[in-house]
This record gives sequence, C-alpha cells and structure tokens, in this order.
Amino acid sequence: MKAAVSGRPKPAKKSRDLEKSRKEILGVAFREVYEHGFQGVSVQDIVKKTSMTNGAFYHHFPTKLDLGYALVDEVIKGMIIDRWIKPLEGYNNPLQGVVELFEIQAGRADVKSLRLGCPLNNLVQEMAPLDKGFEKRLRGALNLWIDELDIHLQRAKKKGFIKRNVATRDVATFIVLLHEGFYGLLKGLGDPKVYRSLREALRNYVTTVAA
Amino acid sequence: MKAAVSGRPKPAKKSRDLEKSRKEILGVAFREVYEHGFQGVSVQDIVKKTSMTNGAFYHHFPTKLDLGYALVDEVIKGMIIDRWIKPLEGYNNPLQGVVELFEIQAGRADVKSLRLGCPLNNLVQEMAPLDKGFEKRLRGALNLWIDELDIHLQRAKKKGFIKRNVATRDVATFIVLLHEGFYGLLKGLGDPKVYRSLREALRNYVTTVAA
Amino acid sequence: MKAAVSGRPKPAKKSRDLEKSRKEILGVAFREVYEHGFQGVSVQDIVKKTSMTNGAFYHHFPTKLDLGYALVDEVIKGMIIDRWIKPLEGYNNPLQGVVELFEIQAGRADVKSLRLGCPLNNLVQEMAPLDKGFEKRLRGALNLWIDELDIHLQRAKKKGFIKRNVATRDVATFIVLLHEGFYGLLKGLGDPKVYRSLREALRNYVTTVAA
Amino acid sequence: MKAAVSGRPKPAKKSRDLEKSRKEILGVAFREVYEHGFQGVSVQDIVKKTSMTNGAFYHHFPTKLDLGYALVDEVIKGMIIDRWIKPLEGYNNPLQGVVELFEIQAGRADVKSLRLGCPLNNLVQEMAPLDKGFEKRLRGALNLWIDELDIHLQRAKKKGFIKRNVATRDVATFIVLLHEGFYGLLKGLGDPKVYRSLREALRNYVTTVAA
DNA sequence: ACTCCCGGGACGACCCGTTATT
DNA sequence: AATAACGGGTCGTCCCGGGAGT
Repeated sequence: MKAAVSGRPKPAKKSRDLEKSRKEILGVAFREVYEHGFQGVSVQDIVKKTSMTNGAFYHHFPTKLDLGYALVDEVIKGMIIDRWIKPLEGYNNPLQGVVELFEIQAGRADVKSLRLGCPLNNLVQEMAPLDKGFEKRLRGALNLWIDELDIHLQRAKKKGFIKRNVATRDVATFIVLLHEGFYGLLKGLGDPKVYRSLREALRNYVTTVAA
Repeated sequence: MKAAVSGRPKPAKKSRDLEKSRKEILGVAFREVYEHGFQGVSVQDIVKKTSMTNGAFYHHFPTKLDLGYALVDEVIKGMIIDRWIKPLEGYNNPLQGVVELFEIQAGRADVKSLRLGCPLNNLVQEMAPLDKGFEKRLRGALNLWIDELDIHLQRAKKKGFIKRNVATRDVATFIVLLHEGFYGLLKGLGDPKVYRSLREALRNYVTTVAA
Repeated sequence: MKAAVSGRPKPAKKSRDLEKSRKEILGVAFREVYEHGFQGVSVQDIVKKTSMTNGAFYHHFPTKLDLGYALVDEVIKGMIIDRWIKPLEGYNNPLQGVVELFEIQAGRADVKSLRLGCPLNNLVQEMAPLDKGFEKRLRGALNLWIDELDIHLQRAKKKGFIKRNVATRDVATFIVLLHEGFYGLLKGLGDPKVYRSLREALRNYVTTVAA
Repeated sequence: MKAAVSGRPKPAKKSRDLEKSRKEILGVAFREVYEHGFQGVSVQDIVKKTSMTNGAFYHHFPTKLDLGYALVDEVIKGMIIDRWIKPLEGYNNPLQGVVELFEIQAGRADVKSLRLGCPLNNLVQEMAPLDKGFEKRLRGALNLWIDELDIHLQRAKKKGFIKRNVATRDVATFIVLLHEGFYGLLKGLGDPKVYRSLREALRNYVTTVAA
C-alpha cells in the first residue's frame, strides 16, 4: 500500500503528499475497522497510528462517515476485484475457477481472517441498517461483485460449461451468498472445519448447474 | 406484557418483580441491539425505553457486556429453537421440513427483518472478534443450532430420506451457513430477490443429499 | 474496646446480634477508611467485606455520615485512650512516660502504619473542613486527648517534675501537635528516619519544661 | 500571568493560549482541591469555575490524576519556596528567620487557612497512601522543603548561629514536622490558641540548638 | 496550501448513597 | 432484615470546528 514507492520515478510534485496522506489514513483505517468494527474505532485511534495529527485527518475527511464511505469505495471494492474477479480471467472454465478459487482462498483461511471475517460482510452487517450512505455504497460493492461474477459466468455459459436454462445472475448471487455465509459462520464458530462442509456442498451444487 | 401469571396466587405486586424487570430489559435491549448493533446502543437508550431508571438497570446487569451475554443465552438461543428447530418436529421428513421452513420464513421476509438481518448473525459479525465472552456464547448458540438440526437430520437419515454416506452434521452446518449467508446478503442488498436465487440453489442442493 | 468481653457471663440475649453487627460494621469500616480515606470508601465496599447486605447496613446507620461519626466517637476515641493515655498511669513521672511512650510507639512504626498515618489525623485532615458534624466530633477527640494528657501533666507538675511556671495544657497541646506532625511527615516521606530527628528534638524540648 | 514573552510581538491572541489555559485550570483546581480535598472535587466542578469546557480540560490533563500531579509539581512546590524559603534569604541569621517567619505566618493565620490547613499537608494525608504517583511527588515536595531549609541552616551554622555538633538536616526535618503538626492541629481544633503553645515550644527548642 | 493543535460539549459506561416494598 | 429500584453524579472519550502557523 505504501511500500514499493521507492523505485518509482516519482512525479516530482512535492505535494503528492496529499494523495499519500490520504492513502495512509485509508490503510490504517481499513485495518482498524477490520479488527474492531466501524463503531468500535475512534478517529483518534486511527490518527494515532499514522504520522499525522487530528487536524490533518479532518483536512482529508470532513467526518468519520466520509472516511467510512471512502473505505468501501476505494479500498474494499478494489479488494473484491483483485481477489475474486481478476483471478477468474485466467480460467478457461470460469465456473471451475470459482470453485478452485474458493477452495484456495477459503481452504487456507489463516487464524487471523478466520476470526475477523470478510471486510465487506463485516461492514454490511454492522453499518447497512444504521446509515443510508453506507447502505448505498455497500449495496454497490455487493452488486459490483455479483455483476462481475455474472459476466464470467455468462462467458462460461456461452462456452457450454453451464446449462442453458440456468440464470447466471442467480448463480452469481448464490455464490456471493456462500462467501458471506462461509466467512460469517467461520467467524462465529472459529473452526476451520466449516470449510469441509462447505466444500462438499459447493461441489454438489456446482454439478447441478454445470452442463 | 407477560401474561402467563395465570395460576400463580401472588398478591399482584406492583413493580418489585425481579424476573419481570429483567425480562423487560432483555426485551427492550433485544430490539435496540437488533436495530442498532450492540456498540450502537447505549445503556441509557435501553433504560429510557423501559419504565425504569439507570440505577435499576445496573441492579440487574452489572455491566453492559453482561446484558449482551444474557441476550445471547436467554433470548437468541430460545428464538433459534422456536423458529428453526421446534417446527421440524411436525415433519415426518425433516429434510423436507428444512426446505419448507426456509421457504416459509425467508420467502415472507418483510421489509423490517430484511434490513435488519438475523439477530444471531448480526451479533456474530459485530462482537465475536471483539470479546472472548461474546465469542464463546455466540459459538454456543451456533453449535446449539447445528446440533439440534443434526438430530433431526439423523432422524431423516434413519428413515431413509438421506443417503447413507452423507455426514448429517456437515449438512446441518451447511444449512446454517446458508441461513447466515442469506440473511446477510439480504441485508446488504435490501432486495427480496435474493430469495429467488437461494430457493433454487437450496432445492438443487437438497437433491444431492436426499436418498 | 471490644476485648475483655471474654470472661464476662454474657447477658444471654439472643439479639445481642444487633450489637455484634454494629461492631462488625465499625470494625470493617475503620480498616477501610483508614486505608482509603472516608471519601475513598463506598458503603458497598464496606458491606461487601461484612457478612451482611446493603439493607442491613442502613438499618444500623441511617447514612454514611453517621457511620463516620460513630467511627470517631466509638472507635478512635477509645484507641487514643488505650494507646496514649492509659499507659501513662503506670509512670511515676508522666513527663518521662510521654517521652518513652513516644519512643516505643513511634520507634517501632512498622511499614503499614508508616504509610497510613494516624487514623485520627487522617480524618481531621480529610473531613474536618468538609462537614460540621465531623469537625465537631474530631475536635472532641483531639480535646479529649489533650485534656487527658493535661491531667497527667498536672500530676507531674504537682510532683515537681515540671517547672512551676509552665502551662501544662500548652505542653499537652504541643505534644499532640508533635504526634500529628510526626505521623503526618512520616506518611509523606515514608522514611522511618524522620523518627531520629524527632527523638532528639523531643528530648531537648522536654528538658526545657522539666524542673 | 506569564510575562517573559518580552521581546516577541505576538498579536495578542484571544484565547488560544495553551499556557494561560493551563494556568487557569491549575489555579481553579488548587483552590477547589484545597477546600474539598482531591477526592472531594470533581473535574466538572473545576471546569465549571473556569471559562472552558470539559473537552478543553482533558486536552490539558489526560486524567484527573495528572492534574493532581501538576498541582504538586507546579503549584505547591512554588508556594513552599515562595513562602518559607525565599524570605529566609533576607535574614543574616536564618535560624532566627525561621522563628520569625513562623510567628508572622502562623500568628496571623486567618480563619480561612485555619480551617483548611496546609495545602501540601492536606494532599499528603489524603493521597499519599492511595496513589504511588502522588506519593512520589509529595515526597519530592517535602524533601525540597527540607533540603532548601537545610541549606539555609548550614549557612547559619557556618556563621556560628548553630552549635557545631547539631545535624542541620535533622533540624530542618523537625521544623517541617512542626509546620505540618501545627497546621494539622489547627485545622482539627479550629482554635488559633494552638499557636500560643507552639510559639513557646518553638522558642524553647531553638535555644537548644542555637550556639 | 496544508498541517497543527486548542478547544467544545454531548455522551459513554458505570457507581453512588439512598429509599420503598416486602 | 433484605432486596429491588432510584436518579443523579463520576471520570473520561467522542467527533469535530476553526484559528494559527509554516
């Protein structure tokens, strides 16, 4: 997030610091919110973990809520694309890709993310009913996920990997649902064995839509 | 508020009923927490909605956390049993019962629970990683759900409704996972159409385990 | 104050428990107040350390303040008499007795009382300016001390151990002042060496009034 | 209040002067604590008597305890130096200075300080056993007093006003002890006559160390 | 132009000494 | 004699405004 700047030629602008400061805040905020929830984190908590002051924070984000929104739009959305969509491009059969991706990512769920769940799901559960702005943006993130997944599934369908009479968008929705359910339950049970019951079920399910 | 006093003689005490007061607090607290999250509710919010005072509250619950724990153990657990387990007893084929129950309850998801999700899931997502006590109790509630479901599925298996080689506990776990995922996603998308993709998928899935 | 009951035949009244409960509260309260100050101790702290309940406490003492008053009148006054006055009766020359008593009691000041100071002085400093009732009773305790000391000094004077032109009451007052100053400074410095400077000074002083 | 700005132009800022605000709080806090004890004063009591708000207070002092510490280090220490040490510099014979100073300050003890005692002694009696931080700082203040007094007594000794075989530090300690004892007893008895017995005793004592 | 930092109050959980009821 | 209930008070934190400084 912040590293790797080293080698870059750098646009020579001295006040690209603005961009950098914003990114730094977002980075720290993401981790803190991921660990303690949005309501469980104070602006001061975040500020303390950066190299800046309280005043600087409010220069970048007028309110705490604005920070939350930015977290969804600028951080979480990107993560979804990077983790769950981009990798699908490498698969000839996207449906198989979805299963494998799931098995790879979920199967190796380390203790940390096991306890902390899915960043998006966390925010959805906590903030969606509390704030309209959050709700809107979170819905946007979820729809982005589903939409992008759908595109790949349509590709699969075109290639004949999926039955003709299957509504790919419903499948995409269901897959996202499984993600949410899986990470949510994992978080609650704190037991990686949840993965076992999911893997079997997922495979079974996929056979019912595969051509 | 709590009829059922029925048979008891008890000289109709005015307001010195420990049990009743506790129940009142739990009732109000459940609603408030359900709507705003545990962290999003202040003790005073709850107190204001009851007929008692701040001091009375702390007579019943030493800390806010204790209230939260009681909410899981005394309210939520009961709701799970009442909503998802008890009804199964009426079914000859519990597996079918699970599907129908889901369709009944989820299909009629009203706007309210649509926005607010599942009380248990909400708490899991918000509090499990923040507090050991919560984590333990929430895990207990989830396991209770899975265990009780498993008992019914075993019954189904014995009766020949489920394949011999299927691990009923994994199925039970997956079904709970689906609930969590469904309510979670519903909450995020705010769109009852989620139900459609779930219903189809659930039916497909069930056929893969049914004998 | 409480001892010496042993040998007595005991009035056989069963509800000497009332008396006993009161004594128990006073005993616990004295220790707690001695350690944390009157304001630093809550009624509940005291109740918890006894075998009774909140309600029982208020049966014996209408308010916390009443407990404080009883502490002065029923506990502290007795301690003064027992520690600083009674022992003087054994001395032919009370003036010498005062010095020796001081050296015995102050010289062996253990770590505990070293940190906690003199119970009477503690209450004087803390409560006298805050509450008229306390002020009155504390003044009473101090005057009791001075008066009783004076009686012995008059005896010494009569016997020719003290100069004829010395006002014994002033001497008594000064001696109490030295106690307060000693224990107070000891408490502040936490260093038994204070004793050294006092002993020398006390001896010097005594020579100036001795015949 | 804070001169020393001397050369700086400084456009007369309206009310954003850190130092000034801090001093204001300390001033108010000192009076309140002096009158009601540290535990007897709430932060809000103090805030209300200043021109600022609760939030501003905690900007200057993270906790109430920190305020207490500052009170000792920044206010009380200065008062000791100003009242009991500085004036000694004007005396050719510091020993005589000590006596006269005492007679001047103690003799004119007005009703106010009569009831309220010595700020340092008050805090020592109340807080020293309750909090390590207070204990340390209060010990520091007492030692400062003794040390500075000792310096002047050594001067007296050099000039031949004090016997060669007298340990000046013990004398200094004893004099502080007398202060504490005097103000403490005065507070308890509420009677300026205490002064009489002290004056006599002090004079007598001084003769025993004077050359 | 951007950062700093003093300041503002409302509100957080929790505890206090106390009274009503039984 | 004991418990349920009472409110007001405690310290401390929250999110944030806005003038000053670099």
